[in-house]
Amino acid sequence: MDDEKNISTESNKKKAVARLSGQDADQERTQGIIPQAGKGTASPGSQHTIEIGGVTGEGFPRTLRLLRKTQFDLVFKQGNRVPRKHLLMFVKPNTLSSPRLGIATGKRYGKAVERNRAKRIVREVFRRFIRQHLAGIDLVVLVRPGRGPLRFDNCLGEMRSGLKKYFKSVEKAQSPAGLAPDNPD
RNA sequence: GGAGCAGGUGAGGCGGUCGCUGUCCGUCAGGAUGGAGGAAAGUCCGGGCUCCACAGGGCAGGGUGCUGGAUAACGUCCAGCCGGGGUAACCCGAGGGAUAGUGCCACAGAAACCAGACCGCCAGGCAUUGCCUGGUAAGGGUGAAACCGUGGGGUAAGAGCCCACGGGCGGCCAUGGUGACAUGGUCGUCGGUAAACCCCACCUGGAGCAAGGCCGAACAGGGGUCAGGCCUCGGCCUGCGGUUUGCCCGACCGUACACCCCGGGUUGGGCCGCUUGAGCCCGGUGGCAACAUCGGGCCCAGAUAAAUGACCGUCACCCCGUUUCGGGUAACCGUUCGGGGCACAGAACCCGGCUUACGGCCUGCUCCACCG
RNA sequence: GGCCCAUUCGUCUAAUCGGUGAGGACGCAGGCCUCUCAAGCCUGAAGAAGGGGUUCGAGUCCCCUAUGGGCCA
Repeated sequence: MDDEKNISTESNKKKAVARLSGQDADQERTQGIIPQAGKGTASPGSQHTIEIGGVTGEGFPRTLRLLRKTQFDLVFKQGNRVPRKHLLMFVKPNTLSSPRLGIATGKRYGKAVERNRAKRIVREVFRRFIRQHLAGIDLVVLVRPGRGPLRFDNCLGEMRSGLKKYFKSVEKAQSPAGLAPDNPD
């Protein structure tokens, strides 16, 4: 719950974007789930001061990205698939205190300009609105081809709802004591 | 008003918040500064650079193809010649050789490249309205293309058989031009196709920065000598295999068992290659020009799941209208409001080109038509 | 990033050098047969990725573009 204080200070700027304020309820619910996924939440306040400023602010340094093909493959193979309309998300818990993002746009999605634009949109959504509420998960966002161009507000909504669905399914799988581990799909 | 050519600009400008990446400084808080294109694209050519191969010679293969120049080089560019298109400005052209040879020219047609006569025409014979022999490319018909075309002479009928004019191709000569070629004369000749094989001239080793080098980690193997025969013990001959990055000659190397010696390959790990270069800007000189040269100034992206962005405000521009007001008979013009749009497209070793994609705006030159 | 290859009816594929209705199989449509359907038999429709050039004539030769696929260490 210490996370919430940090976020409230950060999100003063965010309130300039009046359209998105209605989703606060969603944010609080996701925050409640996060400590289960990440183990390094025991002393988050002290960690923020120790770590680089990029982690606490809205930055997007290399520590928040997936940088190797092996890391991508692991998430594709072991992560939970969360399909949305324009996106296909793969989510997998990691042992770090911060989330990591990887973006994949296949050649079928479009030409280089369109692929770059889609990656930038996903990155900006993650950087400004998503990553503050997550802790130790690896997230791969695959932009699906043939669904039309990706827009900023679409992307934000789909990533929020997708993560909500993921955490709900994880909660359900943990509370009945491993009754249905293969269920969350 | 319409059209042709050449060039420029181009995430439209400004501001705010947050963010990415290279370099430099740093008291490790941070700060300063640089950060996509004319096509970065397609990968169609040409180079630089790197590795591999290479005694030498021959053949094959590939490419280019009017002339002269430019260039590091080119299939590019500039200036011209010739042919074709357009009223014109101008545009297009793989544009050497068909007399070195070979092949092909379907169907149709008698015949498709140099020989031949289907209907005709003419002569002769048989014979009685047809047949045979010979001559004939003027006429018919076919075709993309038929012994160059028109007229005259000539003839049994005809034919470059002869003459006049004209057309194409080739040789030789003269003049002009560096040359392609042009003009004139003379002689010969008269289908096309070389983006068919080919001939001629010139060029051409192969791969590509995922080239290649260094380091680290993990994994296990890799290399050298030695065949048989002869013999003066150093060489020769023979067999088999390999290399000579297409093939041949030639050259070189290897060859069972066994012995001896230590390095070797692999990989989306790191570093180097990696950004100062046939570089850009300004001015002078030479040249019709492409371009060259001299002087001064400048440093201008180097990522690696891959930076150069996201959102908001505002101002321009364009389009649409059940929008406001004003003017006007009207088309419409100005103004206000609302909505939408603002191209093609993203460096990956670097250059020179070509090709393709591209909304809008601007500049210059030129042609045609109309009016004054 | 670089280097290569291919594209023929709806689908899978043929045709030697350029030559005149581009062939076959499955599928589709119609008919015959059958009480009906299937099978079988007969008939038919439907095709050169796009643009330009060479040629009398291009699926074939040459150039450009588009699309699809493969390889590298």
